Amino acid sequence: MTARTKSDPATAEPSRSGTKKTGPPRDSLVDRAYREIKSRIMGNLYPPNLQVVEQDLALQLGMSRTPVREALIRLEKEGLVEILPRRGMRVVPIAPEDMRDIYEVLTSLEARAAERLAERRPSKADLAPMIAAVELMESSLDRGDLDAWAQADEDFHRLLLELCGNRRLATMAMTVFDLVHRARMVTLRMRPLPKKSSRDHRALIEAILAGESRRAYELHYQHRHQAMRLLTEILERNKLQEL
Amino acid sequence: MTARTKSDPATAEPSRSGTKKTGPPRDSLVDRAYREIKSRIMGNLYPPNLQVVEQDLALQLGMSRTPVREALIRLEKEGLVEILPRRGMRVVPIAPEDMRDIYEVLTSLEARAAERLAERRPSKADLAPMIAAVELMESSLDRGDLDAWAQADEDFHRLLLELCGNRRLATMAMTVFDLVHRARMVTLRMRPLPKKSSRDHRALIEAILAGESRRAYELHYQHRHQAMRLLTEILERNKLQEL
DNA sequence: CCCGAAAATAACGTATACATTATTTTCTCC
DNA sequence: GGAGAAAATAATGTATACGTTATTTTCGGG
Repeated sequence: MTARTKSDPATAEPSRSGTKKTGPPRDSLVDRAYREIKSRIMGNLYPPNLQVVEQDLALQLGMSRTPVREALIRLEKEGLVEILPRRGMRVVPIAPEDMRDIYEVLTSLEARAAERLAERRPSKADLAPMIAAVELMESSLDRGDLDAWAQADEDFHRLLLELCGNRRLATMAMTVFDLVHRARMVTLRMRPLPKKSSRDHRALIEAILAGESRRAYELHYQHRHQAMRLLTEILERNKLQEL
Repeated sequence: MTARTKSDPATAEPSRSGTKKTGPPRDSLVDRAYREIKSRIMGNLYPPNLQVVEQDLALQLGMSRTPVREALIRLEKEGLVEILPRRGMRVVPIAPEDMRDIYEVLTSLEARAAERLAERRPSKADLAPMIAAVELMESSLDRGDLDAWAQADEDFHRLLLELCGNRRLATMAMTVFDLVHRARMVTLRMRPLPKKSSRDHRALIEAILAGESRRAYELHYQHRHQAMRLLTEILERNKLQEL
C-alpha cells in the first residue's frame, strides 16, 4: 500500500516545499481569496444566506474584483456559495432536505472508500493515524472537550478517504463533507454525547485490518446513515430550517 | 413521485422558457465559452493532452480572455481540463488507472441512485422514458447503429439519475460520467456487441418496479463494474495509455 | 396616501491595459 | 561548435475601465 502524494486539486495549495531553486511558488490572489472566503464560510463568519457583493469582498480581501470572481466560481462549483446574477454571492444555506441528499452522497462515497481500503489490506502501521484519531476522540470526550472530539472525528474520516487509494473519490467526498461542516458544528452541543462514534470506528478498523471489505462497507454505511438521521432529527426538532 | 424541476447547477443553462416578460435570459459569454469548449473536448475536437493558450481560445470563440478564463475554471473543477500555470489549459487525458477511479465513483453513485429510485416506488409510467431508452438501445443494436445505441444507453443512465430524487447525487454522477464519455466513444467499436446491457437494464427496471431496492443496487453496481472491467481491458489490450 | 413611470444608482459582465515572470532566442566567449 | 548569460518574447495574473441592465429612488397624478 502506498499513499499517493499528488495534491488534492480541490483544495490544493502550491507546495511550499523547502527552499527549492524554483523559488517559492507563492499562491495567487485567487488562491488566497478562495481559502479566505471558504474559511469564513466554514467558520460561520459568513453565515448562511449572507449576501456580499463582489466589490465588498474585494475590498475586504485587499484585491480587485478579478481574483475574487474567480475564487467565487470555484466555491460555487463546490456548492458553498451561489452567484446571483446582479447581487453578488450568497452563502448557500442547507435545509434538512439538502442535508439528507448531501449525506447520501457522502455515505455512498465514504462507505466505498472503507470497502476499498479493506481490499487493499493495509497493515496496522498504515492505519496508525486512524487509530490515533479514534483514541483522540475518546480522550477528548472523556475530557468533555467536544471541539477536540469533532476535530478528531473529522480527521478520522479524512484519513479514511486519503488512505482509500482513489484520490478522485476522496476529493469528491471531502467536498461534500465540507458542505455539512457548519451544520455539524452547530448541532454539536444539541446532541447526546457521541460515544457510539468511536466504537463504530474501532469496529471499522477491525474489519479493514481483517480484510473484510463487505463488512467495512456496511459498517461505515450504517455509521454515516445514522449520523444523517441524528443530524436531520436535531435540525427538524429545533426548527432549524436553514443552516 | 415528483421529478424536481430545479435546473442542474453544474450544467445549467438559463431557462430559455417561452416568451416571458423578463425577456430572454440569454446566456453569458462565459456560458457560451463553457459549453463550446466542453463540447469540443467531449467531441474529441480538442483531443487529450491538447494545450491551448487562453488568447487562442478567446480568438477562436470571438471574445476576450476574461470569459474564457472563467469557463476554464469551471471546466477544471469538473476535471475535464487542467490549467497550467503559464501555458494555458490542457485537455486532461485519462489513463486506465484513472478510468478505474472514475468508474468507482460513478458506480457507487449510480448504484445508490438505482436503490433510491426503487425506494421511491415509481409507477411504470414514471419509468416510461427509461423503458423507451432500453427499447431504443435494442432496436439500434439490431440495426447495427452503434452510435444510436450509445446515445440511448447514455439516456438511460441519465434518466436513472434524474429520476432518483437526489439532484446533488445526480449532478455529481453526471459530471464524472462526462469524463468517461470520450473513452466510451473511442472504444465503442473495439468491443463485442453490447447485447448484455439492455438485459441488465431490463432487470434493473423490474427490480425498481418491484421495489426491491437492495437488488436494484446490486444489479446496477455489477452492471457498471463490469463495464469498467471491459473498458479498462480494452484500453490496456490496445495499449491506449491515455484517452 | 398610494401607484406607476422616469430618473438615478449600483452591480455586473466583459474588454483592455499592464506589470510580472517563465520560456525561448540571441549573442558572446572559450 | 557549445555553454552560459543576457535580451527578447510570450503568456499569465491582476487591475482597471466601461457599457449594460437590474434595482432602487424620486416624483407626479389620482
